[in-house]
This record gives sequence, structure tokens and C-alpha cells, in this order.
Amino acid sequence: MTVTLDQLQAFVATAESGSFSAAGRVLRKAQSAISTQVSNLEDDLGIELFSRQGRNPVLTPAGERLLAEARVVLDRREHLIGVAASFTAHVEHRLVVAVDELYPEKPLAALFADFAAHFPHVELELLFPMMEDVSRLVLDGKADIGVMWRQEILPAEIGFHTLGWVPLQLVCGKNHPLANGAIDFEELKRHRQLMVAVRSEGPEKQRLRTAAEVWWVESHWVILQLVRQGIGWALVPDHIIENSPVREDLVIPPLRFDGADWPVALEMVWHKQRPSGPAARWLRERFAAMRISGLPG
Amino acid sequence: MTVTLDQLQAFVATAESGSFSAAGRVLRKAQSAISTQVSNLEDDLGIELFSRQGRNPVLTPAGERLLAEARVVLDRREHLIGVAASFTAHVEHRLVVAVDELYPEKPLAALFADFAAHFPHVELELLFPMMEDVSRLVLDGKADIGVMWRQEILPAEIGFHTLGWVPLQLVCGKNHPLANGAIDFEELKRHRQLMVAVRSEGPEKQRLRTAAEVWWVESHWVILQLVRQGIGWALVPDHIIENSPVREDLVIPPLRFDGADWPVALEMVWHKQRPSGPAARWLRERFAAMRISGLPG
DNA sequence: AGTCATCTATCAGAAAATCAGATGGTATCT
DNA sequence: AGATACCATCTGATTTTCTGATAGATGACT
Repeated sequence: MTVTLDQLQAFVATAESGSFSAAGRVLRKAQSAISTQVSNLEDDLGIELFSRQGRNPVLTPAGERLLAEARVVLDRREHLIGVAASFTAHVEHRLVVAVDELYPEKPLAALFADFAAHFPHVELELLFPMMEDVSRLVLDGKADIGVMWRQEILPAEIGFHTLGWVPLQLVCGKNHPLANGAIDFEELKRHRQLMVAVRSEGPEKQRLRTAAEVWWVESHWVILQLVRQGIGWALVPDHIIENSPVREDLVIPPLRFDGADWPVALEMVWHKQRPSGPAARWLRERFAAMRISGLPG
Repeated sequence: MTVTLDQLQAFVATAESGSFSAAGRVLRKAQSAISTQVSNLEDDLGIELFSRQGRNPVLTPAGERLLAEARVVLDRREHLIGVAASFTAHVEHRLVVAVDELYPEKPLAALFADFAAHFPHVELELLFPMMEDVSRLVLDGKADIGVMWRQEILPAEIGFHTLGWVPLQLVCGKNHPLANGAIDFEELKRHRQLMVAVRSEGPEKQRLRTAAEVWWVESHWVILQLVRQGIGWALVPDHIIENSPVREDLVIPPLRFDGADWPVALEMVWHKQRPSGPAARWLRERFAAMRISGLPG
């Protein structure tokens, strides 16, 4: 004989319920069936799993250890069945999500943890594209769902939904001229501004442009590195400043003018024509239901 | 019916051998048995694993994915059986090894990789004790095997075996007075020496003492940090210097006297009276068979 | 101490699953 | 076209597993 899943099941049920009889009741089998199955398992493994001194069987040290192993084997069977079920339910086996770094990581991590619990069998690929355009990735089928900042013109094939607005902070290095005292709007124009090198052209690209001289940098993270060196000032979302390794060298100077949180709209995008499975739909709904840390949408 | 290990085995064998017939030959069963078992598995999972268009069955995408899962389940069964076998063979379930940092990590890692392959079911705990004495850990039963540098007096209950000698290098900071030019033995005595704070007293503790003024530090790694600051000079094994994060700031000055590699003997120790299982014996033999990077023992 | 409920191991027969071998049909190669 | 190797399916035989019964043992309770 060879070790059988039924044997392992009888073993685990016995360990969990505390007696062969109870295990029989749980598994809807006769007590004798459980008893012999566990006994056979012990013969196959060549080791005693339960000590049968008293009225109830009690795990031996070996039984204790092997119980954990048995649970693993049974879990893997359940997992296999789950994978098969997700195939028949036409759940995606793989889902690619492209998220702009503007989206705060903390709720993102919570969301994906939740996703993993709901769809344990779906392989998730997360992209944080730098220079590529999120909407282009979605358009080309390289990503199933995208989260990006607003682009005025989106192709008609792309569906979208506004998630909310992320407020930006004005930040500069602590040795930068702007770091001392409150800032005038006109003053801003005289210093170099660092902006993310947005990919597609359009009016949105220019909306935040304030200074005469602008450098284009591929990521907010890199921008902070440059800001720290005193190369210029920038508009960067809160959460990126918070989590920056160089945040001690950064200054958020007070402003002498209003309406100065420069909100940026975050959009969720997908391809209208590509059919989306249950996992993609679930993720879209959850994205839409979440509120961004800033103003609600 | 529920998914059975036999079914999975038939499935995997079919996928590996390319046909039901071949799988039957491999598993020493009739072709019909394999065929029906795979068919039953497909019914249970509710999905087609093989496409049966041509002469031979060929995996569907779902089959491809589930094949990996099936292999995992079968592997876990083998693992369980292996754990049980190691119980009956009275293999230790846990082995604690205390290694002095003098022992080079590279061969150590290779050795333990090998160990993991031979004894996959043994939990290994590795200690790199700082201030505690390795022989004391072994004596107290907190470690099964120890590798330490030679202590003249070892308790009688401790068995030991000399593994080899580790040569030490004289090292100092690049701004230290000794860093310029070849070094005289008398010169050494005038500068502060940093030594590892060895735990037990004994003549071995004093053997390497050269300077008048000595600081005792708990680890060679920390010693290098201090040496880098120019606090003193030290004798440190090669591999620790190599792997130090501060090695650019260190200098190994030339010496104007001979016999200056200060070899330190490494011993393997164990408790004679405590019975050792197969894993401990294997590890002892392999330790003994290895040559230290320096002179052979 | 005696009673009772509940547990375990084991047995025999019934029920179920699995297997081998035979058969017919089909794809592939020569 | 013929030969070969393969697959699906059927049937009866074999093996395994299950149930239900029985006897002995343990622990709780009076």
C-alpha cells in the first residue's frame, strides 16, 4: 500500500476531533473505517501516530510533526481543485495592473492583499511604469487595468473612471533659496522646476508648469533626489515625500498665495473591448470604491 | 469521487511520458487503468486536461497549469514519507550548530546546502555566538556541534578534532601611523591592539597579545569598524577582511619580520556523552574532511 | 465498588472501486 | 494501402474499502 489522501484525511480528522469515533462522525464514515485507515497509515509510514493508552488516542511527537505535513498535502489538493475551479469559471490566470506612482502604496498593498485572498489562483503582475504611458499599456493589451493621472485625451476604446484627486506639495532642498521664508508665486517662476517626464503630449502636461525653466525627470522618486541637491523645486504628492529616504533634506516652504494644492486627478482605465473576467471586474470595483487620501471624487 | 493521489500520479505520468500507454508501462498498470483514471480526474476537476485530437494526448493550457499543482501534491506526499522515515531512523529533528566567525562563510554555506540536500527534514539552527563560549554551548546542550578556535583546556566531556589553521592578517586603518611603510615588531607594541573578547581565560587568550595596550571587542567585524577609525591595529582572518563593508579604508601593511601569519587553530567540538544521530555524524565527518583555506591540518 | 456511557480493535460480509484483458475505432508513418 | 501504435470502452475478476456487530477497556459518576 501507499499513503493515500483518504488516510491522511482520516488522520487529520482524528487529530482534530480527538477520537476515531468523532472523526468518523465528521467524515460520515463508520468508526471502524477511520480506525483501520489510521492504522494502515501507521503501517505504511512505519511509525505510531497516536498513543492508544487511554480512552482516546493522543498524538505522539511523530504524529504531531506529521500532522503538519499531512495538512499541507491536503491543502495542496484543495488548492489544486481551486485552480481547476477557477479555470472552469473562466477566471483569468493572470492579471496585469499598471499603477502610476502617484497612487499611494499603502492602500494599494491592502487592496492587493485582499485580492490575493479572493483570487488565490490568479497570478498578479504589477507594473509601475516609468516612461511608458499607462493608457498605452492598456491599449496595447500589455496591462488589463491601469491607474494613471488624468490625460485630457483618451482613445475611445479606453474606459475610465475618476478615482479622486491627489494633492501635490511644493518641495525644495533645504539649501535652496526658496527654503527660507514664505514663497511668492512670481518667485517660483524664477527658479528651475522639476517635473515628471510625462509621456504623451497634451495640455495636461503643461498645466502644472509654472517656472520658465523646466527639467523633465522620469520619476518623482528621482525628482526628490535632485531636489535634495538643490537643483530645483517640484510638485510631489505627500506620500512620496513621506516615504522618501532623503526626506530629512527636504523642505516644504509656506506659500503666500491660495489654491495651491495643485490637485491631480487619478483615473482608472481599462480596455472596453477586451472581455474582462471576474478578477478584473472585482479589482475595478474595489478600486472605484476606494477613496484616495486626498479629496474624495 | 474526490481527487486521488493515484489519479494525480496517472496524470503526471501521462504528461511526462506522452501517452496513456507509456504511462501504463511506467506505472506497471494496464493502459485502460491509466485512461480511466485520467478521465475520472478530468470529471472530478470539471476540466479537460489533455486534448485527444491526435494519436497522443497533449496537455491543454489548464492541464499545463494543473500539472504543476499535481506535482506539488505528489512531492508533498514524498516529503511526508521522508519525514516519517527520518523518524524511524531516529534522525534528529533539530540540530544546533555553533560556529565561530573565524570559520570562512563560503565553504560553510556550501556545506549546509549539501546538508539540506541530504537531510531535508532536519531543522538546522545556526549560531554565531559573540560573547558566549562555543564549548560552553556544547557542554550545556545548547548546541550539538561547535566550531571554535582552540582553547587550551577543554573539559573532558568534550570531544574535539582539529580542522586546520586560519592565518590572520595584520590590519590597520589607512590613516593609522602603521599604515605607512613596513612594520617592525617592536613598533607594534607601541600601538593599541584590538582583540576579540574571548570568553574563557587561558594562555591561548594571551598568545596573540603583542601590544602593551589592548582593547577587547566582541567580534572581528566590530574590530574592523574600530580599526577603520584608526583606533588601533588587529589580527583578523582574511575572509573577514575581504567581506568587510569597510575594506577600502583598511590597510594590510608589509612586515619586516618573519613567521608572521599568526595561525589560529580551529577545532570542531561535540559532547562525548550525548548520543548523536545520523545527521550530526554526517556533519561531523564532513567538517573533518574539509580543508580550511589556509594550511591543511 | 459498581454502573454506565463511550471509546477502541477486530472480524465477516457487503459494497465499491480498481484492474487487466479484449475489442473496435482512429491517427500516423512508410 | 497496410502496418503500427494509440485511445476509449466494456466485462468480469480482483482488490480495497466500508459497514455493522462484537468484545474488551477506560474514565466519569453515583
